[in-house]
Amino acid sequence: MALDTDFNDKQIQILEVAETLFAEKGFDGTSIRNIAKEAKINIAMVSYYFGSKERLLEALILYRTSDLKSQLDNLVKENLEPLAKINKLIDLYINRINTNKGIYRIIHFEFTAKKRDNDLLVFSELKKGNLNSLEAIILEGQAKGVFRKDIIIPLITPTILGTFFHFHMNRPFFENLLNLKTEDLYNNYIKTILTNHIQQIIKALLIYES
Amino acid sequence: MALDTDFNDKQIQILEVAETLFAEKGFDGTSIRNIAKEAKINIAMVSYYFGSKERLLEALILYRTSDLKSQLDNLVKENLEPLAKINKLIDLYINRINTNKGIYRIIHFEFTAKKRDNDLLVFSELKKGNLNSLEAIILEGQAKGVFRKDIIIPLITPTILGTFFHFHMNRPFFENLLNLKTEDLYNNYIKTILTNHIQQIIKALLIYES
DNA sequence: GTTTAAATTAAACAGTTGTTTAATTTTGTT
DNA sequence: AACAAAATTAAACAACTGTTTAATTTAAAC
Repeated sequence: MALDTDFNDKQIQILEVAETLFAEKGFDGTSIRNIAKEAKINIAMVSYYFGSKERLLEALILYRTSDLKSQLDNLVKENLEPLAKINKLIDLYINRINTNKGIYRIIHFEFTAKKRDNDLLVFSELKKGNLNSLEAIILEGQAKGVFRKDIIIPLITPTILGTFFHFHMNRPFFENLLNLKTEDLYNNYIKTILTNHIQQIIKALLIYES
Repeated sequence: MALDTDFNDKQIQILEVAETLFAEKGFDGTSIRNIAKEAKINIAMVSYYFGSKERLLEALILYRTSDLKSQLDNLVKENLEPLAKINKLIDLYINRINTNKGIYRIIHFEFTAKKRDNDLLVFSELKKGNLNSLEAIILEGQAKGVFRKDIIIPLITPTILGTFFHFHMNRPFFENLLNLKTEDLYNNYIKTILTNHIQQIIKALLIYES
């Protein structure tokens, strides 16, 4: 049992402050003293509870991503048309990431650089699991004759998540360009127009002839 | 003349070392002493030539992105079918980013966080310029009756760049998944299959009925 | 060859960094 | 109430941070 998912109240308090600060200022840009001050705890508590700053990050990733797998597993089993299932998967991804902006920003920033290839293990397993769920749905659609046979499945996820992330990472630019002044307007644009844009793209990729 | 694009040999030497290190370890993760040691210069030279670490980053962005605009302007003027022009634009983007991995990784990491909204000006102008070029091509295609009329132009770029970036930022994962063991294999996959995937997607978005 | 400007250096600056220590307080158990 | 375990604290640790200083070397101009 190398990994533990149950944290006590104090640990959760620290994790959530760390999430906010890491997302705002990056892992290297956030000091343990920043976290301690914001969480109103002593600076030694981070080492006491998590061992080190690095392991605090690992705990945070675990804390926030541990239930995604079951969500996807349930979706695959649902009784839906393949395309409807894909659309729901896109919706699930975007909703999930959009309501957990902090942690996914951190993952995106900290786990993509070359430096962290050791602890990538837990995280890489998550990605593989996600890919398997997607593959199951697509194979089902191909068996039913609804989807094309020449789909490059590993490139679907980069299109879904990449489009969303690029939009979100350039939020100030698009807020200005599309007049999304409030949080609500921004979130609504993502839930309707951007989600629809991505669903339309993936549909075209899965169904239409080239 | 607030901005200057001509740097001397020493400055370029510093800029290129900084590019490598910022890309590898991030801006906050790289110290001036790291840069000085790698570039075999005294640590005071960075302040001497660029004023500060922050302004070194600005200089680096400028140094690497200053000629993109003219490349796009030329493309828009070319005598090509609208779809061929779009495909060439996608090719240009991917090739450019793929051969300048370092700086685009830095831009992606450092200029998307909330913290840097001041100096975003130069950079935001670049994005607007890019968007205008894209818009010009699409309007031309719509005028010729080749493209659909209901295209949401600002969402095209996130799909092109987002797909590529998400693939590239998860390089270790896809290297493993798709057996792209060497640099050549990886680059070749991007230039052929990934580029084609993106072109196919954008084509579907611009042409096919929903 | 002398003078002036530019380039380079080592050293010091005042802060901040993550982590550990040892002492103290709080909590839970008998 | 007495004890043991867990939680919390302030202080110190050595190492590193970006930047500035003043002295020295190199190069250019005359």
